[in-house]
Amino acid sequence: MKELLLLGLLLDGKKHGYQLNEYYKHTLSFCADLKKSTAYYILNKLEKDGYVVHETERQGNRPERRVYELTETGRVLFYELLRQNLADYSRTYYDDDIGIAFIDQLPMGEAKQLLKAKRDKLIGTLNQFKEVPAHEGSWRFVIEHNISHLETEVSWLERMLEELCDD
Amino acid sequence: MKELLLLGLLLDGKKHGYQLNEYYKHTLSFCADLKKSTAYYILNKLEKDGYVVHETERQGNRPERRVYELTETGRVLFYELLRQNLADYSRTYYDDDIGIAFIDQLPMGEAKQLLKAKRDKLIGTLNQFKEVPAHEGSWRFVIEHNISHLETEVSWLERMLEELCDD
DNA sequence: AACTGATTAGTCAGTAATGACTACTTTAAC
DNA sequence: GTTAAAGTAGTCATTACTGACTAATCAGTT
Repeated sequence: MKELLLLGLLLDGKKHGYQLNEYYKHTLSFCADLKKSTAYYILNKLEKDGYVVHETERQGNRPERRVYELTETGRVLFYELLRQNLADYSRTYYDDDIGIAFIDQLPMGEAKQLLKAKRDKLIGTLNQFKEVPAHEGSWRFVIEHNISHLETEVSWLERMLEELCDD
Repeated sequence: MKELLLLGLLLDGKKHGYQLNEYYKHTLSFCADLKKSTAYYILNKLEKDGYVVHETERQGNRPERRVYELTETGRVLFYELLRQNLADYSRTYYDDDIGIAFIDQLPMGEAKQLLKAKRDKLIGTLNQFKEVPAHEGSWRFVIEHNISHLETEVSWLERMLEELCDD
């Protein structure tokens, strides 16, 4: 998937590392977690397979930098991956479930305290999302998507906190 | 997190690889994706750090096998990881969002067809979950958790399918 | 002019994860 | 009795990913 993201960032013209990262931060950091070193790793791989090329440029006295550009096959790959991404579904695993599966190993009172801490962090994240200014286009759906899932998570947690009996 | 899972599987006594895998399949395969080779990888790591030990046994004419057992520090680690897991929250990234972010790159008609394919697969997964027989204890919450998120995903998709205009 | 912190660019060693593979056993079908 | 399918146990080469690091420039401050 991260390939799709990087190819997509290069769709509208060549970019160097910093531009890629800025663009990612402002528009796509909601969708995926992309570390800088991972980005270079993937760009190298894409280049080895001929999907992108780079030339080296120097601006002023700055260190050299690589300007990446999509090749034709890179553009084809982008559309292929995009179609796949839109048509496929693969289930998400939630780490939270592992803890719940073993919750009986703790006294219920303590477990509930811990879950309340989780809930508070969760609500913090949710509020951050709610403060994101409205965006144009398909962007809106991404934000709504995440908010829906966060709200689902909160209700689930609160339902559990109610139903777990203190014993 | 997979450490927590494996330590948890060993809580109620020593087990060999096959028993671990069986137990995982029947009870925890809903919570996490654990490949066999990953399990061995993690067991080796846990053993190197002294959290589990193994002895080799042979039954009949079968090939040798390792029976893993929790050490005291392993048991302590389990409870530490469990408390962490219950109290922490870290956001989930959804691959679906990456495709949505670039959906404008396709004719809307095609995009909607692709999303309908996604929805159908999604509904398939949802139905599988709904057929899971009711379970005892905290288990129920895991199932409900996943069903809630799957339903959220379906509504989101259908809302999008309605709102995306054909142009 | 010396210091500080943010910006810019990239490398590299080490960790994490897994697909593909070997090899042997048991059950049971034909 | 031989072929097939499923069960059983584990290794290994390769891929995927990341934290920590170097190194330089630039803007602002003291």
